Amino acid sequence: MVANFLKYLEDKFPLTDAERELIAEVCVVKKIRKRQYLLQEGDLWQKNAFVSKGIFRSYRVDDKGHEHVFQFCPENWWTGDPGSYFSEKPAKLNIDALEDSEVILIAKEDYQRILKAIPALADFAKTLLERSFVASQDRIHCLISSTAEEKYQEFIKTYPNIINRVPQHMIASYLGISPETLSRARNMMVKK
Amino acid sequence: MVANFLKYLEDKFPLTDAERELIAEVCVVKKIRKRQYLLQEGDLWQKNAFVSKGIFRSYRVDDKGHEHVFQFCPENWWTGDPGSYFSEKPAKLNIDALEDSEVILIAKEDYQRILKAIPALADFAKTLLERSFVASQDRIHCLISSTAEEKYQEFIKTYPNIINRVPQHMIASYLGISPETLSRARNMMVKK
DNA sequence: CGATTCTTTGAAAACAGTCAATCTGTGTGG
DNA sequence: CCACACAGATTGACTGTTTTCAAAGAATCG
Repeated sequence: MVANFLKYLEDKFPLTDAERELIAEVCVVKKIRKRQYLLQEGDLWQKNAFVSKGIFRSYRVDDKGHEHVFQFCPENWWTGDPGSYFSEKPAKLNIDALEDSEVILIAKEDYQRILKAIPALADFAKTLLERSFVASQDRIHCLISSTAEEKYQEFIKTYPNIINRVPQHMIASYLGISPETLSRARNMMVKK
Repeated sequence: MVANFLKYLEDKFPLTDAERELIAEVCVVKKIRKRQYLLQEGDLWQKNAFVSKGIFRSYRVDDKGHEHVFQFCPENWWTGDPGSYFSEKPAKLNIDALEDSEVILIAKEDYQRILKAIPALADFAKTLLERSFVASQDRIHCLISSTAEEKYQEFIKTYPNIINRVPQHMIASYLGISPETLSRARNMMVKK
């Protein structure tokens, strides 16, 4: 529902009726069933996707054919492939739904148009990019400095609301460890 | 030298004489000797730093007191602590010079001012942030999906010009592996 | 309820980390 | 200019962690 999206935005900055109207006009609501793809590797990603319901996961496939989870995107998150979006090259990411979900899609040209029309939205979009960048730096630090158990603890601290909605083996994949190692790390934690 | 910086910018987009002047006015050139800090953890980082000469390394210190290299910044790169810059909180990063170096510093307020005055510069700054974000995503993918040897190969492919300028144990730290493991991985590679 | 997916557990193997010693090259002070 | 100190790299032996493979339980879904 577009209403969810507008509510999310108005929680960040005020909108006039005209602006709300303008935004609503460019929004396309799309339902995505569990296991269905929102984006497949190789396709061009040229839109913005706001998750209004459900949860998505993005992942890459390496040379050996193994999947590696990049991100989990529940309600009120944005998903997509920034690499493809910014550089206009084929996506390296796959994105699929882990639950029956719903996204608000805004085509890139439409988005650029409304950013110009609504400066507060442009500011917000910039802040979002900045925050995402800083978050990715924190994740890198965690990946190069932590043991398997520490990585998991960091994960549950950062994303407490996600743990119970996604399979553990995907969390393991996100952390760069095997599902068995994660299972054992969890075991160690309860024993302490 | 500010001239290097202006040359770097003009390589990306054209500048009028007035704009060049405007930029030069806000630039502060600073020499940083080898081993000297540009930024220390806990300080507030509220400037933009362009490396005009030499090379820097930024690193974080974890709970156990171990250093973890975050980035190497040679000539024509930007360095700093984005987390501190954007959120205006104390820096988590330390930055020091690995060679006698020189940076161009622009205070945050000055920078914001010239971004408004020079739209092409603002566009460029935005693109820079986008690219940095995408690059950090690629690094995350490498960290969660590769073995020690693969990480090193990825590193030399991505930063061929840096390998011979920084000590190996810092590259190991950047990759999240021990210096001994890197040494052995290099050995394996020449044998193949 | 049956099928599938997910998690757990065990044992073995591969991998990476640690510690200590040696080797190398560089730079500094006498 | 040499000698020495020092930082960095390598090597070996050992330890510890993580992966892999296989199998068995548990949970979920149609």
